[in-house]
Amino acid sequence: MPGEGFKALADPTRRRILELLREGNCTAGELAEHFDISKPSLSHHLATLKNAGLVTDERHGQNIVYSLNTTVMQDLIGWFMGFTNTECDKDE
Amino acid sequence: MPGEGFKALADPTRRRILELLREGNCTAGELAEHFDISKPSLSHHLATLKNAGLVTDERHGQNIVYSLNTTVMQDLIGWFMGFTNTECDKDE
DNA sequence: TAGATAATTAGACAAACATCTAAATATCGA
DNA sequence: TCGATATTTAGATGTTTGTCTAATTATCTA
Repeated sequence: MPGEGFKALADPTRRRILELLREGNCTAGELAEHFDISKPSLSHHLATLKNAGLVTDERHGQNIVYSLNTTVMQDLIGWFMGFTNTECDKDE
Repeated sequence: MPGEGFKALADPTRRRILELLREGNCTAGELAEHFDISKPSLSHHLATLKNAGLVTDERHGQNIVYSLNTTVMQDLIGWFMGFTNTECDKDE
């Protein structure tokens, strides 16, 4: 089920967006200042992240504020954790 | 720098390969038995994983044995860990 | 209500991707 | 060395992806 999440993480721009959101919530415009791509392109990336459940959005007047959804992030981390203790069945 | 790794993780077949490899090393042929795609397609996925550093390969006679490279896996986990303790600067 | 600002949706396009079949390479066993 | 087996490489093809510009929607303010 976390397939959309992994796909969303495949793009460097989207990973950077998540890193920026980790510091605090941002409007679409504030996020746009950090990238050299057009606003529609950034909006498309945000829609991808939202579709994957990695971010949520909420309108505040003219702005739309984006926030990290750490719950879905935890799910992805959970997948990775299955790979951390594999020292019991290596045969080479 | 872990960009190739994230891209490699975006495909469900490749994630499944990693999960199989977590149980133990496998030859390309053994891995192929678990999928409905052609062997050349699987070989391509293995090459992608190898290029990302997520697996290593070693020829044993006619077979090529694939193994997880947990080091690179750890690097990816490291990126995720930066998102686990974000409870100090949320403003909503 | 009209104009300005913030952001998204629509539509187009080139590059990247996953897949296939056919051909090539490498190794083993008789 | 010859044939069989294991796997990859080459080349082609349809789909998905990231990007753009132009147009649209939503909100605020005067």
